[in-house]
Amino acid sequence: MAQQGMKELDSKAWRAFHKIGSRLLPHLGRQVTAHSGITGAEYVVLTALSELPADSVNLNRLALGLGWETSRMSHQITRMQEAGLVKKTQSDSDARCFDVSITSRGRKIAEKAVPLQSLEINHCFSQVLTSKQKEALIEISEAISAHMRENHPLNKKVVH
Amino acid sequence: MAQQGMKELDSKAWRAFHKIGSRLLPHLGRQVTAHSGITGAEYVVLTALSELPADSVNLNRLALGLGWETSRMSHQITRMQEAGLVKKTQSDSDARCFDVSITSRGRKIAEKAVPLQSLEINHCFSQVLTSKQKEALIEISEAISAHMRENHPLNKKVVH
DNA sequence: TCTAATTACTTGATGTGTCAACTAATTGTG
DNA sequence: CACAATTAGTTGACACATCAAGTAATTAGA
Repeated sequence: MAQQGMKELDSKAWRAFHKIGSRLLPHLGRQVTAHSGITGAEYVVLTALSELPADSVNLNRLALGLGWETSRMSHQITRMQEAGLVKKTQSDSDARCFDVSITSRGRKIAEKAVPLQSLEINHCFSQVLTSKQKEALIEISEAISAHMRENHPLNKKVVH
Repeated sequence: MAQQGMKELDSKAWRAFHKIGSRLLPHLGRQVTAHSGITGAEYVVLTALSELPADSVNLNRLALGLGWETSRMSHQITRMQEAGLVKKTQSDSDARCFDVSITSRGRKIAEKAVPLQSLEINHCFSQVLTSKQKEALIEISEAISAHMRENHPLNKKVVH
């Protein structure tokens, strides 16, 4: 087994990461649903849209900004439009493109959800970690992200 | 907005965590699928089963061990049984219980997948972090987990 | 200008998580 | 023993993520 060759520290660190990685985010998703009636994915999209400088974004750009695939965003926006949370309009200049914007209903929900979610993040993340640990996390994230960026499906170049 | 009250470090640390938390695990899931033809969830269950001291476990115990809900495990085992990766047999002593075990086909697949996945974890996790960072992660995970344990849905006590 | 490539997005299939509601077996209590 | 409570697991509905394949608009190149 390759895991025999894996150093003890490596495997403990990996299990540690796997544990929080697979529990904390889902937990927070459930919390938003419980306190605000929207799903985790809806929360992510609504906050992204409400923090926009302009009042709409191109669908693909929104996806890129969140690190999502176009297809995923397309499905998500379809559902959210049906739920009346966002609006999608075809671009004038380029008929392939769609501009996505938040509805007033979506904005109202987001405005209530954000502070509650911040409380929740404080409660199970910010308040349980020391400043040193937070700084370490920032560096860890940068190290991992920088490395993943190179082989990410979204960044792959086609050889032709 | 509550985020105005959130300290800069807190929000940077949270974004850092969110980034790796939402990218690394899914990335590794895609990798297993690419190199071994099984899904991330199947990989998790197969390795859990193959590392067992006995050759079968109670379904619920398996779920507990992985921090999954019973329902989730039930669905997953149903699919994996259909795929011929696991076997489910009713317990003799308690007719409500089911024992889950890995099939020889499942074991063969797991034995090939594990070392490849270890390589992958080395590549995008172990090799990009320093020992200090790994130690920090272990502490961070313990701090967050210890705190979450108390309010986890799986741990909730019914008031009667 | 014609055509090939690219871009933007959609669609359908499949697997994955979660929740609520349910069935059936077992245990506890009077 | 009877019957309520608990435990083990199932089921169906729905949201989500990923992949492969598709359509239509735009751009680039000969």
